[in-house]
Amino acid sequence: MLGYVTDDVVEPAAEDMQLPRVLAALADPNRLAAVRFVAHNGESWCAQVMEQAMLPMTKSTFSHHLRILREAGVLTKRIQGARGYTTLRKQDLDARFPGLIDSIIAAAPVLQPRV
Amino acid sequence: MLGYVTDDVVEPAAEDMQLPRVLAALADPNRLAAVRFVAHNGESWCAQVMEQAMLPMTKSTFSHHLRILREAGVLTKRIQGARGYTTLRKQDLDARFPGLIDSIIAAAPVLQPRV
DNA sequence: CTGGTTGTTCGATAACCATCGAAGTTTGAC
DNA sequence: GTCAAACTTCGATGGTTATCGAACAACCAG
Repeated sequence: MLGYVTDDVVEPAAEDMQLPRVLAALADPNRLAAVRFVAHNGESWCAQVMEQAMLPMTKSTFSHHLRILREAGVLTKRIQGARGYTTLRKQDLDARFPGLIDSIIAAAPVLQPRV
Repeated sequence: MLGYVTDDVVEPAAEDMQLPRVLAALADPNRLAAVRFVAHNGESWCAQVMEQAMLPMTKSTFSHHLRILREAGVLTKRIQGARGYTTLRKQDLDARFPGLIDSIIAAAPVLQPRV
């Protein structure tokens, strides 16, 4: 059986995405960095994003952020084995909010390694 | 003399605008409605925005929201007489975040009169 | 100068949010 | 079966935010 039984996050259909919610999800610098990483590197698993994007937080906090991004419709998750792979819902975002995610990804600052 | 002496809001230059701050400013549904109104109707004074955009809040709360939008760089204010006229900083926003504000304005839902 | 219009500032309050550590669940490897 | 790896969930905590009413300041019209 796939998936954590307890993972009951609802990812909205493209037509049900709410702009304020999407903007709020992207307004956090750490979440923005995560989204940008996934946008550039394609499907990634959690630890990969956290480590390579150098997000300064614990796994539980990152899990929380991922949930917010999924509930807004920005990211989607696919479970394979013990890992959860995350992808940007680019097609759906483009359909619902044309040009939005491209302009945000383009405008996001280049990742700075955090020491 | 122009301006409220006590109004010490700092509106950032285009190059100093921060994406997360802009997104956070636009993530609030009421602020988004206000921005959308100004984007469509051009320079407007406060009471005009509040009434015609039918924002369900007091003047003091609206003043607070306007401050956040100005501090993010989304709006600018011009004082004339007793009134404060507000404008979208479209040129600066386009220069700093190409395509962003257009996609947000285009995606924002049509204003629904609140009863 | 006296009101009335226009908007800001100041507390105060309640709701929300990011963060952590600890404990739990699922999976894969041995 | 046992153990580690990979996340998630829970409860707590501290910081931020939206909101209001009251008081204030600048301006305009008599």
